[in-house]
Amino acid sequence: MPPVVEIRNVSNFVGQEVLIQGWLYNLRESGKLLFPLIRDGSGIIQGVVAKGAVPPEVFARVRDLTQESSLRVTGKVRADQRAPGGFELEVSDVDVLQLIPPDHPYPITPKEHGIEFLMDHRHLWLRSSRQRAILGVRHEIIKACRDFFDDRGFILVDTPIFTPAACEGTTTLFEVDYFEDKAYLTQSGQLYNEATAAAVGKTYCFGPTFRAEKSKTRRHLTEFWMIEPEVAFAHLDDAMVLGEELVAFVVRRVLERRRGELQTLERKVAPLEKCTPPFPRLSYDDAVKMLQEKGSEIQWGGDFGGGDETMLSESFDKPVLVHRYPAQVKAFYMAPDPARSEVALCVDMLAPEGYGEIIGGGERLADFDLLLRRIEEAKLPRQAFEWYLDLRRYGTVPHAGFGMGIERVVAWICGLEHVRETIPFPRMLHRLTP
RNA sequence: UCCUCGGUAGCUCAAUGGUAGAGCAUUCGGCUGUUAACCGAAGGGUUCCAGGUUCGAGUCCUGGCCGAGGAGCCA
Repeated sequence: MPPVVEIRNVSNFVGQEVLIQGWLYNLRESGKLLFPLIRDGSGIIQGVVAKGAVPPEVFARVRDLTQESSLRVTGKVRADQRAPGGFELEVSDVDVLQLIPPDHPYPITPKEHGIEFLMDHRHLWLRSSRQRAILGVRHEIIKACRDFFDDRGFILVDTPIFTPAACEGTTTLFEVDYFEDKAYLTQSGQLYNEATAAAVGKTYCFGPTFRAEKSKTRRHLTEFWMIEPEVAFAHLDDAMVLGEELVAFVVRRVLERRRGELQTLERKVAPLEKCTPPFPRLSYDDAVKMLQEKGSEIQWGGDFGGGDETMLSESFDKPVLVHRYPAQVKAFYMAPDPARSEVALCVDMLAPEGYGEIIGGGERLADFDLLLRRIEEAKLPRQAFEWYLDLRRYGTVPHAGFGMGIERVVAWICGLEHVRETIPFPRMLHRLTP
């Protein structure tokens, strides 16, 4: 029995008989020659079967294979310039686990398809090279984030998915029945992070986040993943440095370990290679001036529209940190700038190449009286925030943190048009299945 | 919620108001180095739904359903 080998490792088995387990990706034939392309999730290898070189029944089994039929292939690995990838498998035997019948063929052909069809078949679409590459980069980004924080002494503390009330009172939440009560799906772990930061000093949470906004754009999902660090005794500048070091680390890691995937995605790496600290800093005031010079309608005090964000992020070849937005457009928990109370000590990081916001955060309001006033101004139910006020009653300290949307980072690093391809099973305004 | 565009073969699309078509997929045949292989042939249709105009509607009109792109909204 030859050794079972993953396709990614075949180069170590040149000249040896191996067993590949996978699916038929495509079959090309030329007379008495068959070229089955086999994929196993780790890669794709071309098999070669010549009539006369194998028993007739083996030749027939390969000839009759249909796309995505599951199989085990035995053969000798050979280096060959003519093979895609440089290696091919001289097939000696095939064990077909399931032959997909031709009258119900695999729906996704190697030709082009529309987005609706592909999304309806997302569970199968994931098998394509392109989707496989995106999943690989997504995995690497998440692993890099975890390594980054773990290596710096952060402790991962999970925050709840069910929450009793609006965290911020601003966004639309998904409401669910919770026995005799109502609960809401989390839109951020941040308030809980502030509690755990006071327990462990440096913390982060990583989990799904839910937004019920009826946003229908290339950068919105109703369910997405966010990684949120929070650091006790940190100020705005510390959060900005942490954010730029995180993003630079993640980009470098993907460039080091996922070149092949980026190549599959035809992602130009030059713009990514420029993402080294320091990233440019831009105050909200200067951002507004810059946008007005470029023809935007924005006035001081307003939030950036999608077009403004794109315009800003296209103006720099690195991610840019936009800080000190007007307090009125930001959440109640943002600390005001002591030098200018009309602006908040907050920061957004905009990815370059028009990708826009990937990070949002800043310094939190640490003063009890001020926080209470902001809660009342925002007309939030004080009762629900008593525990949060406790954090300012018992040993309050300055602290800061941010949230980074994983899918937007994946979209940017992979160079994708839309975030729907960055998550295995996207949840959007018009998409709940599969 | 609003604006724009779209819905025709399994898929991607075409079709001046006048016989519903191509490529891919499927089936059959050919080819000993194919690279989304190629060449030849065949089968395959409730033109999203309901009305209406017309001698005649895939095409025009009205309403609806579904989707895409964008806007608004959105740490």
